[in-house]
Parts: sequence; structure tokens; C-alpha cells
Amino acid sequence: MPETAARLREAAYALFEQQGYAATTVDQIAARAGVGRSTFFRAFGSKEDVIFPDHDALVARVAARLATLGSDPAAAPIGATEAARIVLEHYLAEGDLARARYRLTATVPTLRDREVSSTTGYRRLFRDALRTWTGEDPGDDLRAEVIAGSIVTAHNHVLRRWLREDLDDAGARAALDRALGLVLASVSAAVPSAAEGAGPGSEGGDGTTVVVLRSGATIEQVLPHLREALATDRPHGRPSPA
Amino acid sequence: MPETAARLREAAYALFEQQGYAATTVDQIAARAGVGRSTFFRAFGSKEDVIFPDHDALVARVAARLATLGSDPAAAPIGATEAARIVLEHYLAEGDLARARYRLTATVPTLRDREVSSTTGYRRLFRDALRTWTGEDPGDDLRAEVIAGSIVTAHNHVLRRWLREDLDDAGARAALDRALGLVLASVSAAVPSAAEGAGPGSEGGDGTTVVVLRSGATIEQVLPHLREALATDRPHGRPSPA
DNA sequence: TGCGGGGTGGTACTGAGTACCGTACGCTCG
DNA sequence: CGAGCGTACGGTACTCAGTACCACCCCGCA
Repeated sequence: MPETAARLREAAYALFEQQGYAATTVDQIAARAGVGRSTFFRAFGSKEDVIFPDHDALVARVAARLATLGSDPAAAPIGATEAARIVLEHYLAEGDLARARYRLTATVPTLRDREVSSTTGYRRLFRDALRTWTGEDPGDDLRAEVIAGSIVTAHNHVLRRWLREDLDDAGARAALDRALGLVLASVSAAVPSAAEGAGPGSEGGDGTTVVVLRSGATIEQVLPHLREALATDRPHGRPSPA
Repeated sequence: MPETAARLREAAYALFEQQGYAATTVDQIAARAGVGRSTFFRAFGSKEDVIFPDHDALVARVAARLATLGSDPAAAPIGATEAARIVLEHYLAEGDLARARYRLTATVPTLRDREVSSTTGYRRLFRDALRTWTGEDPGDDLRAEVIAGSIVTAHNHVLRRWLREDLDDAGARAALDRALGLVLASVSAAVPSAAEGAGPGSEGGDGTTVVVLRSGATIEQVLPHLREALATDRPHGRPSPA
């Protein structure tokens, strides 16, 4: 980040927290940073952009990760999980800056809208990547859209708790794993799964799918919980930490 | 809708389709409608609002429907389905006007953002209503959020196909039923239904999480695949269909 | 006739965003 | 060393959305 842009961003955050977003003019920001108004608009395209600077770069990184999925359907859920982690890690690395931004977006409707609409980009990215998993066609990809939306929702849910300081860094990472596990578990049941050969009728194939996350444990440690889960009548066991 | 507002809306749509949204000024709209500029801003708060006029009223109707769910958990999915149908029917009733709006929002980024962020309102509404179903607490309502998001996504998926004229009115209604059925089926499995007590420690740190889906198979059938997954070095096993 | 209120038009202002121009600084090449 | 050159900066002037305010007109009503 160029020196000038950094000073502008600091000045902007300071004034926003002090006077509020709407009451702060670009002139004031530029003046506090000791530069001209033109310079502000050169560094950031708009008053909003000073708050969401490297967003595009982050989207690009996620897109790059999802692009490596290739055509292997089974790789989709794992790749999606890792892609979501990229985003979370980005915010964790930002630290207080991310939380300052959150305080603003939580307050100012304009900024909240901006952030919300930015999630659409992620939804599209995941949807397109997930189509290789669901085997759907563009324009008729309900499952891919729902799963993509669920992943983004799960991520944002965890992120928001971290932003509110309900969670520390480690807690957020663990929570993201659990949340994505929950989402992918409940959702993969709805994927007729191009993975298994043309199995029994695509609506309701009753094969068993096992997803293992963070397999630091041995099978022996896991087995009791697995038996317990399978023993129940319910069609799906709940995530059982071991 | 007052006479003046209707003329303004017609003038606005005509100019937008002819010159584009950005190239059309409020003065031009007012002039074409034969009124003053002040009158435009009195009728619609902003240039965008002329395109999304009765949105708030629609949100209110959905909220009213969801409010009747009361505290019966079983009523939640049905009520949610009906609430989503209210929205679809609203658009169907608008007919060509809705499709003209779609042509605009599909083109102009500003308007697309506005529409996207408007879906947040619906998400919140459904999430709050669904909490009685999932039995979660505000602030820790991951399932309610995911389900709410899935409902909205499913609805918008169908709506978009109708807007693109992939579907006629009857087709859209049928597609919404199917889409919501799919979503609620796959998702209701993830609702522990507040019935079972707290399992083993929820904060698993780096424990192993095993998720079992559609457990029609016995442990013995699953085990080989599970061993295989755990045997790999990769931190995450891939889903292994059995 | 006098009075009050809602819808209207007009004027003036603020502030975001754009276009353009002149200029200073640092660079390389001659 | 100096001439050219690209880049970053500051300044001015403009458009346009949105707000505030005021004057007006028409209507019903006492």
C-alpha cells in the first residue's frame, strides 16, 4: 500500500469514528492527510472505497483457489472449504482494522449495503466451482447456488462472531470448520453426487457418505462415536467431536 | 399510486431503456412527466427508488405472514414456504413491469447492488422466524441463517428464471414448490430439533469431526473407506461414497 | 371573505464524482 | 550536465443527486 493511501485511510477512519461517516467530507479527509482532494479520488475511486480497499484482490485469491479444483467432482467440497478459510484468514490478519470496519458497516446503511452486495461475488464464484460437483448446467443450477450460498452464509456467520469478539482467532478457525462441516454434511445429501456411478435414483440415493475433517485422531478414537451415530434411527448423525 | 407518481415512473422507465440509467438525469424524468424536479423527490426519495417503489410494503407482508407462525416449531417450514410464495406472486402480478426492472438491474451495477442488498431484509425475516424451529439463540443461530439463506436463494433462483422468461407463471409456481421442497428436505436433516441434549464438548479444538450421512449402511461397509480417508496425509479426507 | 392545509414549482446550497490542466519530482539517455 | 519523459500531485471548474426552504395555488370550510 502506497504511503499516501495509507495516510488517507487512517485519516478517514479517524474522522468516521469521530464524526460519523455521512458528516465527514472527502475534503476533510484529504486535509487531515495533508493532500489534495484530487489525490484522494486517485487513490480510492470513491468515499466508500477507502473502507473496502483490497476487496478485489481477496476475491481474486479465492477465485484462484477455486480454479485449481479442476474437474474432479470430489475435490469440490474440500476446495470450497479451503477457499472459505482463505477469506477468514484474511480478516484475522487484518485484526483491529477489520473490526473497525465492522463497527462502521454495522452502523451506516450505505456501507452495510455495499458489504452485503460484495458477498454476491463470492456466491457466484462458489456456485460456478460447485457445478462440477452437482453436475448441473449454468442457468439451472439450483443446488450449486444453494450450497454456495450456504457456504458463504456459514463463513459470514463465523466471521461476524469474530468481528463482534464473541470468538478469538483460534475459536473462529474451529468454528468455521464445524460450521462448514455442518453445512456440507446436510447439503451433500442433496447432491445426487456425480461421484458415485449412476447410483440408485438420483433423488434420494441412500448411500452412506462419510466426511472426515481434521483427521488428527486415529480410527480407534473415532470409532465409538461413529458407531453411536450410526446406531441412531435418525437419517443423519450430528457432528461428533472427538 | 398517486397519478403524478405513476407518470413519473413511466417517464423514468422510458428514458432508462432509451438512454441508460446513468445518462438519464432526474431533471429529464421530471420534464418528461411534466412536473418539477421537487415533485420527483417528493414522490420518490431518490433516483433509485423510482425503480423499487413498493418494496417495503412487500417486506411488511412477508413479515406479517411469518409472524403468524407463533411458537409452533412444526409450522415453520410450511409457513416459510407460503411466505416465499407471497413474494413470487407479487412479481408474477407485476408482470412486464417486473421484467423491465430486471432488464435494468441486470445491466446497471448500482441497481443490482441495491436489489441484492434488499434480499438481506428477507434473510433476516426468515432467520428470525426459523429460530423457533431450530431452537437456536440469537447471535448463535447458524442453522436458522443457513436455512433462511437457502430459502431466499431458492426463491430467487426460480424468480430469476421467470424474469428471464425461462418459465411462465405456472412453471414458476411449480418450480418454487419443487425448489423449496428440495431445500427444506436436505436442510431439515440438519435440524437437531432441539430434542437431543448437549453432546460431548462442543469446542473440539483440533479434534476429529466425523459426519455421517444417509446411514443406511452398516459400519462394516463404511470402515474401509474411512480407513482409507484417515490414512492419507492430507488434512481432509475426501467424501467417500459407499 | 378570511383561513388553513396539501400538493406543487422554484431557488439556492452542499457534497460526491469527473475532466482537465499545469507543475514538480525523479528517471534515463544523449 | 542538460534535455527529454513519465508519474504523482494540486487546483479549478463542471455535472448531478439530494436537501432545505419559500412562495404559490387550489381546495374545502367557517
